[in-house]
Amino acid sequence: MLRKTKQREVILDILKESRNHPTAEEIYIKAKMFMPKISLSTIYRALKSLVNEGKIIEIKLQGESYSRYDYPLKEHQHFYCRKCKRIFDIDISLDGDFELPHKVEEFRALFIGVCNDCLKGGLRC
Amino acid sequence: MLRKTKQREVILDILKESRNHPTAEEIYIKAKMFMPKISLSTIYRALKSLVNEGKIIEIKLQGESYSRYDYPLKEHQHFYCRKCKRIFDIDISLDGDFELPHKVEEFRALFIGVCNDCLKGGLRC
DNA sequence: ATTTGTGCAAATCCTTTGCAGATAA
DNA sequence: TTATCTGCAAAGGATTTGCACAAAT
Repeated sequence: MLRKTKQREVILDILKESRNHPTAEEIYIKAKMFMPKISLSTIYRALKSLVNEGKIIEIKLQGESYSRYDYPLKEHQHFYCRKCKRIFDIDISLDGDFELPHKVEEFRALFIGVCNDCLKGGLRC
Repeated sequence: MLRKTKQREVILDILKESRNHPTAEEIYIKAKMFMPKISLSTIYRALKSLVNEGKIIEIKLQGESYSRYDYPLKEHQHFYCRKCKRIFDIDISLDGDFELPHKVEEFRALFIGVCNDCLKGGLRC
């Protein structure tokens, strides 16, 4: 079974506190602050096992070649801004069942467009 | 501007006729039947430009390391079967606007679960 | 004529793996 | 103890790029 290690704890903590869907590389940088000797492969291994356990989700966007990761505190969906490339959490629930001819275990929605910040002038993007 | 070439025509035609969300590699194999000398990099370049034009979409799944491509005849969403790994087209419309605080230009939904075929015995999966 | 696209091979980028030592149970 | 995890370096696989030639406008 899965063991409890400092590395995995640090990585999960970083994800719990990040609300910006970091990449493996970004998690690596942050993790190094707490554990300077941690390696990128440990990050990748931890992320993979966390995804397999279902504790975090992997987000892949059209056009981006790397994965992003998210610790979903509560069920939510995503909005991707074409301009500033940020991902926003969207708090909607799709309770209206869609009656698919399959057994649905999970639902992922991605809205794509231009975020509010960019719309009104792109001040901070 | 974008020029009209035989290679791009062949690739788009293959996508139009494929209802199984092929990878670049799979498109390459098919394209070689029509153009034996076509190269993989041409496939990638064509796919990228078609995605940029908005003519096709790129689908990336959690866990899969390559992209799949889809020519969306009509707006539809996707269902991914964990067992047989197939992607099914789902014909639902999300007309109920969600009133997001952003300008939504596009919507992508992915349902994940076990498909009907696999549920009843996995005969053909 | 000039600009964009293609094929080839080599390069790049993100991610995974092999291995020997370290650590958790 | 012993099975799993880590760090390092090296490998891997999917995608991209440089270049000279070919094709489109």
